Parts: sequence; structure tokens; C-alpha cells
Amino acid sequence: MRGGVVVLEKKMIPVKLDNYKPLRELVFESLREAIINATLKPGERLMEVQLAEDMGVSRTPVREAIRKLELEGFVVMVPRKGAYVAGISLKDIADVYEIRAALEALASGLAAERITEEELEDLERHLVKVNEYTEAQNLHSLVEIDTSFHDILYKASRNERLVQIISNLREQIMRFRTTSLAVPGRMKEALLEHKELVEAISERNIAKAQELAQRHVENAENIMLDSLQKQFGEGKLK
Amino acid sequence: MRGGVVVLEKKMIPVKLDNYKPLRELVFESLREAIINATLKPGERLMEVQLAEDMGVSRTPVREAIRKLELEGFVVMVPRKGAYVAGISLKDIADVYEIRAALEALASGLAAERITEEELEDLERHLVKVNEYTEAQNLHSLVEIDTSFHDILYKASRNERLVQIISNLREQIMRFRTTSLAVPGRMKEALLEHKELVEAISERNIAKAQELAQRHVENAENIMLDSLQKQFGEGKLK
DNA sequence: TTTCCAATAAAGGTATATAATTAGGGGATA
DNA sequence: TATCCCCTAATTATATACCTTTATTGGAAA
Repeated sequence: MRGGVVVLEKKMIPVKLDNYKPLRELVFESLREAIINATLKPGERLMEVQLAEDMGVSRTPVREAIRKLELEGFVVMVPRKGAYVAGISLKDIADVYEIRAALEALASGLAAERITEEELEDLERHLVKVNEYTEAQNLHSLVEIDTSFHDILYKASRNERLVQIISNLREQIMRFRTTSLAVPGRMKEALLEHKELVEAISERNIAKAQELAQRHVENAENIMLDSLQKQFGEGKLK
Repeated sequence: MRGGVVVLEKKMIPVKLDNYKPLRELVFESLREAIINATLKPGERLMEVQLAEDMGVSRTPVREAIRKLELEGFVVMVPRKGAYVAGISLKDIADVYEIRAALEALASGLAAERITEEELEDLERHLVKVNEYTEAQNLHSLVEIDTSFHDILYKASRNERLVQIISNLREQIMRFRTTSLAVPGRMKEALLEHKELVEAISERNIAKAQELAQRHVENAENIMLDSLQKQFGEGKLK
């Protein structure tokens, strides 16, 4: 029902009925989510028939979802055995952080060049919220707003592939994220680092933004590795 | 038939019958190869039945291979339409180089820290060959040995994920590689840059290695973007 | 009791069958 | 002649069936 009067549209509406998602996508997202929040634990076996039954679909979309999880590093395949939730060693975590430090420095530098005023304001609004949640010790909301903060920041780099790679790397260790920010004092420290970073970016100080981003990641790495090393010894985290 | 006499094995043979590869892997590699060397051209439609027939397999492994190609950015999916070989814009290429510059700098710096003497010697042996092929203007062999050179270099970073990401990014634009090294004078230039880089690494000069690697990638980018800009205008390369 | 072998079940790998959606063409009508 | 609609063919999406390999378990023999 469009009403009786035909109105001339200003623009052609980009009619995207892209709401449609294949089952494999839903399964993929569902499984990834479960792996990230440790509902599916490292080392756990993923059996196709069982997953298919649980989700009420056939094996085909489940298999296709697993293929994608495999490439993103969330599961490992053992030929003729099946898929297992990927374990991750301390070395793996260190490796990921090493890459993230470089890429987040790159992204922050690019953001300092390319960010718009609107985005900058948005970032600052986020900082206010981060502040609130930090005061309130609201860990859950903090993690959420923190993720959103970084999303805006990285998008400002105007490099979609970069955003995608960083996002993937962050997800890889987000399985242990709670451990990181839960360390006493880290929340306030991180907030300060974020503030400095935004300041450098708003000053369009590329080198400083890079430097701060890199150090920010390195700090997060040290905290996390420390606390993990205490929890577990060496070996794979399973 | 193991023969009549049982011989005591010196060592436990790491009995990996890992020679086995699922069909989906073979199909995956085959398709990726075809896309990289432009047998399958950007924008071309990939039809499952046809590919399956051509390769003498069923649709299932073909579909699974396509799922992986999708995640690696080699194909784009249009829901209910199928898969198309991914087109790539000049912006895309610039984005990829932007990331590569940062990551190859990182890898080279790490290599300067962690490379072994054996690996260094191996690199220098490769340089000799690069020299030969450059003199002989043997483009094909040059591309091959160049790839191998970089593989050794990046492995020396002792960061497998880093190696994997860089490899993927290189493959993404390898589809246009011929254009890059074919530019007159670039081959010699690249050789010189490689020599300097190896020198910096053998001196364990981390900062210099990073700097040289970054500039090397940036140079390659400029050459390639220039020559592509002449060939095509704007728009997707199809 | 322990070890080895065989039978069997269970799971992944592959192929095929069915459903659903889309593109395209041809004909009818204005 | 042009436009609109319906029908058909083709293709993807999903489900199911079949094949192959591996792990397990129970029993027989040493």
C-alpha cells in the first residue's frame, strides 16, 4: 500500500533485498559465535550429523560453514577424522599480537590522515561511554563499546581489507578477552591509551597515532600473556 | 606385501599418509591457480555443473572449494546466482599494497632478528639466481625464483600466520604481476633492492630491514599502479 | 590374562536427487 | 509494434543416499 498519490522519488532506492542469507551463513555465524564465547571449547570435536540435527538443517550447509571456519582458523581439519575447534598456544597468541601491533598502527596512522570530523566526534562520544562503564566496572558493556570504538577507528582507515584482517585477528583472541580486561587496573590504563590515541588522530599526527596504537596493542599483549602464563603452563590451551 | 623379513626400523617413521588430499582441496587449488594466472578472468561466472564435469567430480567438492575461494577474496558470491571471479579495482590494489608494505616490513624486521645462518646463505644463493635470470631477461623463471626468495624470507620471521596473510595478499595481485616486472628497468631495480634488504638482514639491522622492505613494496606498487592506470581507466578490471 | 584379529558401527567424503528461485523467451493483448 | 505476463529451462540451495575409511569392541588364541 503506497497511498493513492504517486510521489516522484528523489533518488532510485537501492532496493536491496539482501536480507536473504543462505543457511550456511547462519550456521557459520552461529558456530563462530559459539567458538568465540567458548561454548565450543578448543579441542572439541565437531560432528556434522550432530550439529546438523541440533540446528535442524542437513549436513550440507554445516559442511560449508566448517570450510569457512577452517580458513579463518577457528577449526582445524584432520583428514577423514573431521573438524576440531582450534586450540591456540601462547606462541599463537603472541604471533597474532605481533601482527595486530603492526596493522593497528597502520590503521591508526591512516585514520589520522583520512578520518572525518563526524567520525572524530563519534569516537569522542564513545570515549565518554567507555569512561562510564569503566567507572561502573561494567565489564560486559565495556567490551561491547570497546569493540564498537575500534570498529569506527579502523573504518576510518578507508581500507576495507585492512578492517577485515584486523577484525579476524581480534576475534581469534577474543576467546580470551575477558581475561585481559579483567586484570585490575588494566581498564583505566586502556582508557587513557584510547584517549591519547584519539587526541593524536584529531591532531592529524600520523606518527604519534601509529606509535600509540602499536604500544596499546603491545600492552594488551603483555597483560594477556602474563595472566595466561599464570593460568596455564605451556602447551595448547584446550 | 611387506616382504618376508621384518627389519627393525632405526627410527619411528613419522608415518604421515598426509599425501591424501580431499577432492575439495584439489579443486580449490586448481581453481585458485586458474584465477591467478587469468585462465579464469575477472567477472567470469563459475558454474558448478560445468566445473564439476570439466574436472570429473561431483558438485559437492566444487561447492566447498568455492566457499574457500570466497573467503580468500578470489570469488564473489551473488545469492542464488552463483560465484563470479572477483574483479579488482585500482583502489583494491592500492589497499592491498598498503597492507603489504606494513606486513612485509614487519616480517623483514623479524627476519633480521630471527633468521639462521643457513637461511641467510640460502637467500644469497637465491640472489645469485635472480641475478642470472635478470641478465637473461627470463621473466618466467624470475617470477618463480622471486616467489621462492620471498617465501624463505618470510618464513624466517617465525610467524606462521604472518606468512599466511602475506602470501594471500601477494596472490591477490599476482594476477597482474607480469605487468609489474615487465616494466623496463624494474627488474634490475628490484634486484638491487633485494640485495640491500638481504644485507640489512645479515647485519641484523632491524630498522633498516623494515625501511627497505616497506620502500620495496611501495616501489612495486607505484610501478604497477602506473602501468595499470595507463592500460585501463578507472573502474573494475574485468 | 594379555594380545591380536576380525567384524561392525560410526563418521567423513563424495555423489545424486529434490526444491526453490531466477532469467529469458514467446505469445497475447492493447 | 510495443508491453506485459506466463511458462519453461537452467542454476543454485538444500537434503539425502551411498561409499570409504577409521576406531572400537568382543572374542579367540597364546
